[in-house]
Amino acid sequence: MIISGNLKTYVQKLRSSNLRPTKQRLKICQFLFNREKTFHFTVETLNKKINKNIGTKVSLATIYNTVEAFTSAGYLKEILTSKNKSYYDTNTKSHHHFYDEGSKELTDIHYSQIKLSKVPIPPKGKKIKNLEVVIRIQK
Amino acid sequence: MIISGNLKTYVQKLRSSNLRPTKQRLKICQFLFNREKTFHFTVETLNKKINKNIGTKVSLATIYNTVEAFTSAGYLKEILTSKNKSYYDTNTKSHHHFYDEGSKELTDIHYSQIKLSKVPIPPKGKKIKNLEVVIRIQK
DNA sequence: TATCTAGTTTATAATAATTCTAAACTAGAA
DNA sequence: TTCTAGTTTAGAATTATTATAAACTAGATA
Ligand SMILES: [Mn+2]
Ligand SMILES: [Mn+2]
Ligand SMILES: [Zn+2]
Ligand SMILES: [Zn+2]
Repeated sequence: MIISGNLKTYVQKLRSSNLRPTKQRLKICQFLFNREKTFHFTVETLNKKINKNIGTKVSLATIYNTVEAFTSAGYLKEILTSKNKSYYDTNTKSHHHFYDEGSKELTDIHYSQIKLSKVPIPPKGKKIKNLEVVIRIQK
Repeated sequence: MIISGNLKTYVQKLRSSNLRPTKQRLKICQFLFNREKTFHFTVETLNKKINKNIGTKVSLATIYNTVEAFTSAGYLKEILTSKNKSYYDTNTKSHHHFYDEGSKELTDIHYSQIKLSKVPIPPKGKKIKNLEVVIRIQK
């Protein structure tokens, strides 16, 4: 398999996620991180695209495991949209989304584009884990 | 089965949801709407509570169907929390929520308790369907 | 470089929530 | 009372995801 000049950064991402660099994982890294722009995906679409082109075959289980490991290591972010399918984002900065209920696609909203000027205090003993907004849109 | 004095309102809710008033559906109505305060539930908890006490047995399929019909008729609201389970709310007014990731419970936040002073314009041809915020909290 | 082993991959099974099916039942119009 | 479209139900099917366990491999060590 041909791995771009970013090999080192992939190995570093994998090692810091407690994963050995294998050819399956490097292929996933290349697909996820060898790009100009961040993007959103589901495991289903990732699996199809990873295994469409030639080269190393990657099982669905490995895709699930790697995505999960990258998510807990902070290299991917999980976005809650519909109840039936997990969406992930290679943009790990805090930001908001439009979710189009027709096309089922996510679009980034820069963090500064939504201003919450009033937010309630959480119940005592609890703290806010995350305050990212998903705005549902439709035709 | 004993149905409270709200029978007429249940029949009206059912009829306007294009459902005939059956004893199963009236039992569900009574459990959902014969209360002082609104509340949040999942199909799993609803099924357990409906079928715990004596009286008409209601199948899981009927519970799913009735909850779905009430949701599209606007008598229940679906709240998106986790990706694995649907949550519903008998409070159908527009409002926000805390979602406790530990206890997996929802708490209402009155609509006026969150102020969005800046909201982006949706992509052309699309409109905002709903802008209710779920704030994830934890210990 | 050969050996060894903990970590990895994979096909497949299991699980969990939800939806579908089709046969038996029933509300309510006639 | 009869009739039929709508309803209920048990169980099967579906879908996303997680678990299992046997075959493989990275990479540390001899
Ligand atoms: Mn579902
Ligand atoms: Mn799931
Ligand atoms: Zn994003
Ligand atoms: Zn609520």
